[in-house]
Amino acid sequence: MTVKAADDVGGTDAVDQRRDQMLVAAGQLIAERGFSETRISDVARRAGASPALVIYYFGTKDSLLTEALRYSEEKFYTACATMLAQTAALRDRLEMLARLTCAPDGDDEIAGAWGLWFDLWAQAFRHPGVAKDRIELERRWRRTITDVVIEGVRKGEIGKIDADEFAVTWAVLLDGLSIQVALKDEMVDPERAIAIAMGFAESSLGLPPKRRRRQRPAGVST
Amino acid sequence: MTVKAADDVGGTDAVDQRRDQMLVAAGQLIAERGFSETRISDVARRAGASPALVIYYFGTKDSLLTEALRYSEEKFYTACATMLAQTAALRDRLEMLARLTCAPDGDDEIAGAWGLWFDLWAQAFRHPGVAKDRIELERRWRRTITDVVIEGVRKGEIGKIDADEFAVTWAVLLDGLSIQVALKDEMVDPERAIAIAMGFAESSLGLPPKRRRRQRPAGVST
DNA sequence: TCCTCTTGACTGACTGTTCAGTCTAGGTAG
DNA sequence: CTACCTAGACTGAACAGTCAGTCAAGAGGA
Repeated sequence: MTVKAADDVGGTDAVDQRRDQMLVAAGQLIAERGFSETRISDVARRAGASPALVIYYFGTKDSLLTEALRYSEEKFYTACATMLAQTAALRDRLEMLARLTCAPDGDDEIAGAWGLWFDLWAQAFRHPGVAKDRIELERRWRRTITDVVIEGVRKGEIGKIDADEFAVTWAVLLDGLSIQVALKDEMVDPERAIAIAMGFAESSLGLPPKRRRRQRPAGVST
Repeated sequence: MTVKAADDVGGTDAVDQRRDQMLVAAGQLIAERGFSETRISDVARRAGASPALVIYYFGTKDSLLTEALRYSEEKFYTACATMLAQTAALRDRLEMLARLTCAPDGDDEIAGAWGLWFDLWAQAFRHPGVAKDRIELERRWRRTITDVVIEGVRKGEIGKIDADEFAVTWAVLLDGLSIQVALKDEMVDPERAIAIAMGFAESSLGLPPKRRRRQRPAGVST
């Protein structure tokens, strides 16, 4: 409700911290069990609070979970942006994006986001409000890719190209790959997923291949 | 209520019919509302039966929904196989697969399967049993693509190529595209999705691009 | 005192599942 | 043909558990 006056300089309000704890907890739970299998009491327990407090903060279960979805995806894209800022070469940047998307789970908060995506899609499919958010997220994601490509063109790493067209297709491809990886498909493990993504990027952008791989790029000649 | 009319054929009796009704109803409901928002009483109502009867047939809600998922996906692939059998040219067959996947909804049972996919993925992600089924389905789907390509090679429509590699990548691409279409993405409508899929197929397989058909006022040509 | 944060104890509604029994078709004995 | 019988399909009603959300009250700072 009322966002408490944020003049408490020392650090983030304890209140905001509380909120974030709940959001994080909710995000984890959703990823693990699924949107509708997540109980507010679970979230409360993991956040070290009482169920009543969760309701006190978010009013309703649905808005808690919806916000948690937003929060988590937000965090993912933020992480992307951060890592992107630390890398310069076009190829490395693309591979970083691919690796982040098809991450061999494990690490921190980012991974396990797969479960979140499935639920995000399912929710977006049926609830207009969530759909709006997803569109916005997708837009930003594509812009990220577009910017990376344009930067590559600007620096002369590759020739001029329709970056938007590439972004749309590559984003779609990454979605598909991440599904298979998340579902532990027998044919598509993380490494192969990244190889496929990079192979496509190479042939679409005219990017020189990383190393001699026996994979033969089809179509566009290198 | 009094749905049972025919009973002649000894083989599949009214009982199997009843079962199928329930499975179909469950499939629809899952697609509409989602897996866990589907109540057995809903399924019962739509199938014209009592909730108790549904349990009588399937034992538990979970097994009902799981079977319904299987049943529906099975039907989708069957439909694919059937349509494939009526088309010869490689390009047409691929486009048919793409169109079926990214179908502009509308028609009968097949469409709306999007909602099913989202839930299938979500379930497969968390339940090993469903995951096994999905793997099997995916395998069959890829084999379908592979067979189509191999047939095209055999008939000399395209040169020799690694059909399995293509199948994996193309299937992944179609998954990604279907997501965007299902979610009514602003950048990827059904037609563009199909264009992307076919574009990729063309450059990967060395398929000659579609005959230049300028924008023709889409006839009612079935 | 007043306000914000916090909680345990409830509750009202929902829903999967069970149960005890009804109905119908088909078989069989008389 | 009739009367009885059995098995399986089917149901309404009740049970039992779950869970989101409410409430009144307490703690603690300003």
